[in-house]
Amino acid sequence: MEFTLLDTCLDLSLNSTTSLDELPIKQQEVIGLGGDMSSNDEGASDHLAEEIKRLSGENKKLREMLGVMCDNYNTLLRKHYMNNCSTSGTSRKRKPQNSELLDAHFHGINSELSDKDSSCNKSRRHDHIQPKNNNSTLYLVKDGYEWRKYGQKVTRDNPYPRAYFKCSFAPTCPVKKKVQRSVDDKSIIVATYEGEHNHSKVVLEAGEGSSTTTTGHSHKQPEFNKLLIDQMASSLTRDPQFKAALAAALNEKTTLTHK
DNA sequence: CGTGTTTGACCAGCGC
DNA sequence: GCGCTGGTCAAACACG
Repeated sequence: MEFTLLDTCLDLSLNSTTSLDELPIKQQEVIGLGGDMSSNDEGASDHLAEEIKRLSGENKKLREMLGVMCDNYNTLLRKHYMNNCSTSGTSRKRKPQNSELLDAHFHGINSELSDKDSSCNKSRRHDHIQPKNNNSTLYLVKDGYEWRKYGQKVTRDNPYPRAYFKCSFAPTCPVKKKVQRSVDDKSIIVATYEGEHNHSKVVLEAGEGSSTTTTGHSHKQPEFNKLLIDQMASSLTRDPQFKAALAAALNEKTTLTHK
């Protein structure tokens, strides 16, 4: 997750730079900016030059502010990432020996799917999970429940071991989960749920959790990225100063482009 | 020392 | 009955 946050921020900073440079503005709008340029009104010309100078300065300020904002954001995210690394990286849990799933830490995934099939007493479904890292030794699967591994088996039709989990949040909860790598695409983890939870979900924060806590990579990336971008965008658009500065920057950009 | 994980052993179901 | 396979158990082990 932390990598994604950093990547997202870098992307945002890049995009914000490029958007200022590459926004398409029609030429007639630029011409219309300062009034009738065909006139020989010296006063108006001076006024325009002054206006351009002022907008140029504002644009420069805006770029600096944007840069500082992205830097601060990056710093904040790196701090958050380092904190998570320091807490999870000191784990002395046993490392995997001869199985790709031995070191897998599963919190379940696709929480929205966990509530499906709740009408039947013995439900069954398959979740396809894309692990974040391809070295395949570390997964984080979140579905809002706590799971306890009680067995592992290599099945005949799949060279990858199948792990068996029980819901450990409630002792009486009958739900079980089987997790195994897809035989077709080893980058896909297939989780099969059986039964229905008789308790509510366990809310886990990023980097937090039971003893199966890992180094992260927990959120579904596209949704999380979108949320992050939306939040940043909305916070920026709510700022009237930012709006004014952005308008000024656009004006300046169009002026410079068509000089 | 408590808790969770690993992994070999055991059990049940199924096909022959 | 026998062998194969998937699912579960539980002792040993690792870790905090």
